[in-house]
Amino acid sequence: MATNCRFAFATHILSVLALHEAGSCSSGVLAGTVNTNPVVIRRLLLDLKDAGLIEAQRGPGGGARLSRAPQKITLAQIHRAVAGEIEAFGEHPNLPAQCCPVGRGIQSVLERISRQACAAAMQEFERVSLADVLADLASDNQSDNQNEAQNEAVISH
Amino acid sequence: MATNCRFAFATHILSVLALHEAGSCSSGVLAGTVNTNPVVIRRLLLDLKDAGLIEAQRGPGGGARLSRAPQKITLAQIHRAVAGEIEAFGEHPNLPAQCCPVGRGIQSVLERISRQACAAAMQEFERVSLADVLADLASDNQSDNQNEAQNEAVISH
DNA sequence: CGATTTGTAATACCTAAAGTTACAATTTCG
DNA sequence: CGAAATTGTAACTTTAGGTATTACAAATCG
Repeated sequence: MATNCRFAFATHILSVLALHEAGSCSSGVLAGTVNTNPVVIRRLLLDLKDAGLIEAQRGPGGGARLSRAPQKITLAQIHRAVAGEIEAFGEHPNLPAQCCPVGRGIQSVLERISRQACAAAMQEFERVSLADVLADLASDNQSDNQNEAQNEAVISH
Repeated sequence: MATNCRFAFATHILSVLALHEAGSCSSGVLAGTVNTNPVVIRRLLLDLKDAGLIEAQRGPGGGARLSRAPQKITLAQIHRAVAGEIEAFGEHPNLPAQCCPVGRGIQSVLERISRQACAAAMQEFERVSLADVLADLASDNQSDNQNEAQNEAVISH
């Protein structure tokens, strides 16, 4: 599929902000943990701000912070904020031959079906909150601290 | 999302083959209706052949034909054949900072959630057969031949 | 044999996205 | 006030992935 990485970056950023309950995080710090350029982060933060998920402040000690509790942020909201609605599973780049009955109608047929598939995917994101992501992160880290061999067994099967 | 167009092209090709019940279609003819290069088509045909959806013959009068009825081909099969399983809704291109609790775990968490979303989308494709696509194409063409104004009313609401 | 068509490799081209650089605008604090 | 820190934003470069193209070998048919 290879959607762009904005969704992954944004979820990452918001998770970090959620853990920094007190105080703000600068784009530089966030870029460090995501491992990318601060401007890439700032562009995402703008979109997240437009969506009302964060607030940003300039100047020393500034940065971004969550504008609501992680329980009240869904992955669907994040996706819509930074990557838009999921739109299509493959489209014709060029206009098909209109003299062919298939070429004439295939685009609208595929668009219709594709929209259903996208909606189904989005619904899954609707069901997951940022708090759920944080819980998953916490349990992953916990199991990291435990028996490594046991951990590998879980991963390998 | 912007998945590659292989899925759209493949569905287009198979629809054309389904309408050509008697005889084969050459990659040249198929390329004409899709509006792309014959080699692009041939590469798709190879994948569709590997998946057992079509058969191909070389030489004069050769080409491709469906190897089973359109009712027995699902869009999910087509997608798997030419674009693989839907894999991810956005990934980190670079390794996140492993010293950060979020950076350490976010990739596996997102992968897990993304897999669910992909499965949901794939399930939609599982429910649609090539015969359904042909039926949609037929009804689209029929309404094209009827009152245009009425048609617009249907589309706009 | 000669024409037609698939199979396949190699490469060119194109596009969208990420990354980068640069700088103006804003805010804080000594 | 003035320096430092930080966001906001534009412009540009780089990169990666995918489609399109060219070329030709392999197979098939008459």
